Amino acid sequence: MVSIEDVARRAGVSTATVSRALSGNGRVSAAAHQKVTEAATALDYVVSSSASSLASGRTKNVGLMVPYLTRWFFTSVVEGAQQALMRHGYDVTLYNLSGSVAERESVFDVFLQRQRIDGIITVSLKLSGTEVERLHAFGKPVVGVGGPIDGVRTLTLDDDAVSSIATSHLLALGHTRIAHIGGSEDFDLEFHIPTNRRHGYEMALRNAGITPRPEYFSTADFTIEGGYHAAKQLLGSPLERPTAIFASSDEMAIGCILAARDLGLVVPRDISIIGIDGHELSEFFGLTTVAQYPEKQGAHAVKILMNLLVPGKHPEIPENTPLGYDLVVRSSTSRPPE
Amino acid sequence: MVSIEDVARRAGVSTATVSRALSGNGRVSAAAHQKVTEAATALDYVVSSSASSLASGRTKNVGLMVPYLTRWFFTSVVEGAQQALMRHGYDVTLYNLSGSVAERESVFDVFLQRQRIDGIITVSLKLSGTEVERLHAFGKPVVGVGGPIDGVRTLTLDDDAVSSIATSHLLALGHTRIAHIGGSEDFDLEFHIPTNRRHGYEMALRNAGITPRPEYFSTADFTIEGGYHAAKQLLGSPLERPTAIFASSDEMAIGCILAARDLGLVVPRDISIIGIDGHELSEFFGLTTVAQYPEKQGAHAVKILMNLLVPGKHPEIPENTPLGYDLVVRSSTSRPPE
DNA sequence: TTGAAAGCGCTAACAT
DNA sequence: ATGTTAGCGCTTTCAA
Repeated sequence: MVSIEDVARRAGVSTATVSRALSGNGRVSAAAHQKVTEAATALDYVVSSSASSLASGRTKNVGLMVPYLTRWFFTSVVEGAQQALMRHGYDVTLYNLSGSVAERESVFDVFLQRQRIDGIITVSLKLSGTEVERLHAFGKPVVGVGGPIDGVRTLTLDDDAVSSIATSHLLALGHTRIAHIGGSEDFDLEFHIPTNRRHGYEMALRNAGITPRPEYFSTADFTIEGGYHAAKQLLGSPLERPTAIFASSDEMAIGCILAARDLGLVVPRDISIIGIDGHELSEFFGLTTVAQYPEKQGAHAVKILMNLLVPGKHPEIPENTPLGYDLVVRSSTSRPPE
Repeated sequence: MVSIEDVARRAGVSTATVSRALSGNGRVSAAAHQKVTEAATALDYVVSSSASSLASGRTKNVGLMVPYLTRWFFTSVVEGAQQALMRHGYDVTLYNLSGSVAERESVFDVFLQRQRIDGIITVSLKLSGTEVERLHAFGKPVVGVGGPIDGVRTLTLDDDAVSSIATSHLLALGHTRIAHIGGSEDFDLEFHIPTNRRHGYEMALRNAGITPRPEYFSTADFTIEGGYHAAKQLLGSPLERPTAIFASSDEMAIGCILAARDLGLVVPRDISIIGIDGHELSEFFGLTTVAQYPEKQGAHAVKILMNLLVPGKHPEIPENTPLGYDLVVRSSTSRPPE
C-alpha cells in the first residue's frame, strides 16, 4: 500500500502539503501542487478513505435509502443520484428497507450509526415517527425525493399540476366522461407514492363544469396488473362507459391499454388512456403520459445535498426549484367517439 | 459521539476487552462479555467504521458492480445480495458502470483503490483486459454473477440446460417448427448477457431429429420492444410460419405475445411462446418460462464471498452448486395447431 | 483472560 | 506557503 508518506517523500514535501494539495483544502504553491500531483500519479496513490474519514470526520460517502429496488421509479432515482455523486467523488451506500422489520430497524440502529456516511438521500420513503427522529438524531443532512418527511428538505412532483394537466389534455380533446385510477391508500402507508393525484383531476373536471362521478374513480397498486383489473371493472361495467381513463402511473395505464384490448375496445378510438411517469415502456405502448424525470430528481437531490455538505462550494440552489414534467402526447389519446 | 472508551469505563474493563467482546475476535470471559454488552446497549454504542477499518484493515463493506440498474435481472441480483450482506453486518457500496468511459475508469482507478471495500460482487459484467487486471491487482476477493470473468469465481446459469429444457417443452407438446430469438452479439460486448443460449436450442432440436432452420433464428436486445420487432418478422414472413417461439428472455417473449396479438394470432392456439427468466411480468402475461432466481443468485454470491472473506466462519459452499431454474408452464404454450 | 500501548494513515491546528 | 505534531477511535500484539 502506498501511503501519503511515500508521496511526500517522492515529492520532497511534508505529508501535510500532500494532504492539502490533493484535497484542495488549504493553500499550496503551484510548484508544490505540481510536484505532489506528479508523485501521486507516479505512485498510483489514492487516499485511504478510512484514514481520511477518521481524521477529518468526512467520509465522502452518501447513503441512499429506498423502500425497495425493483420499481422503475426508485431505480431511476438511484441511478441518477449515484452518477451525480460519483462525479463529486462520493461513494454510494445502498440501504434497502424491503427486508424484515428487524432488518429495517437495524438500518437505523446500526448501519446509520457507524459513521460511514456524510448524508442521506431518501427515496419515496414513508418513515415512522421514531425513524424520523433517529434520522434527525443522526445529525447529518438528509434530502428526500418523493414524499415529504418531517423536517427534511424533500423534492416532490407537483401532483396537483401534473394530474390537472393530464385531465385537461383529455378535456381539451373533448372528453367529458373521464375515469381516474389512483393509488390505494394502504399502498401509501408502506412507502410514499402519491395517492393524492385525485385532487388535481377533480379540480380540472370542476373547472370544466363537470362533476366528478364516484363510479369513475378506482384505485390500484401502481402496477400493470393492478391497472388491468381496475380498467376491466371500469370499462366492463354496464353503466355509461367512460371515454377516457387517466391513470396515476404509466404501468397502470399500460394495464388499461391491455384491458381495453382484451375487451375488444380499440385505443384510442373507443377509449383514450393517459398515464403519469414517462416510464421506459410508455413509448413502446404509444402511451400519452406526463413524463417526470426520476434520474434528474436524483441528481437534483445530490445538488442540494452537496450544498448542505460543503456550503458555498457549489452553485447555490434556489430554495424551491420545481421539479420538471412534460405532457408527452402519443397515440393512446384522441378525440372521443362521436 | 460515544466511543469505545466510554463503554470500557462503564463496563469497568479495558478498551481491548470491549473490542474483543463486541467483535468476537479473541477470547473474553462470559462475565466480561455480559458487562460489555450491557454497557454498549445502554450507551447506544456502535463502532466507528472508519476507526475500525483503519486499525484492522477490514471495512465490513462490499462493492456491488453493475452495468446499469434499470433492468429487472440486475436489480433483483442487487436486492438479493444486499439483503444477504446486511444480515452479515455488511454495508453495500454501489458501483454503476453505466456512465461515461471516464467515469467507468474512475471506478477502477479511484473508487476501488480507496480501501473502502473488502470484496466485490460483479453482476453480468463484461470487463476489458485492463479492467480485469485492475480488479485482480486490487487484491480483494471478487465473485461474479452471470458471465465469466477471467480468474474470478462466477455464478452462471447453465444456459445449455435451460434452453434445452425450454426447447424440449415445445418439442414434447408436438412442435417441430420452433423459432428462437436470441441475444445479439454486439449486445453481449457491452455487458454480459448470455447470447449462447442458441446452442442448447439447436442441440435439443437435433436430438429430436430436427435440423435447425436459419430463417427461424433471430436476435434482439432482450427488451419487450426488441422481442416485438423480431417476432413480427418471424411471424409475418410469408414463409412457413413457426408454431412456437423460444425467446432468450421473458421481456422478449412478452414482446412476442404482443406482436402475435397485433398480427391477429391467438396465443397459444396459433403460436406458442416461451421465455427465460421468471420475470415479474411473466405471470401477468400467462407466459410459460424457465424461471431463474436472481435474488437467490445474489444471495449465493454473498455466501461465497463471505467464505473468502472469513474462511471457516461460514458453512462451506460446495465448489460448484449449480444455480437453480424451473420450467413454469402457463398459458402461452400448448400443442401446435393441427 | 485481560490490560497497556503501539500504531493504522490521514488531517488540522499551530508554529514558523 | 509549508512543516511539525497531536490526535481521530479502534485493533492487536505483547506482556502479565
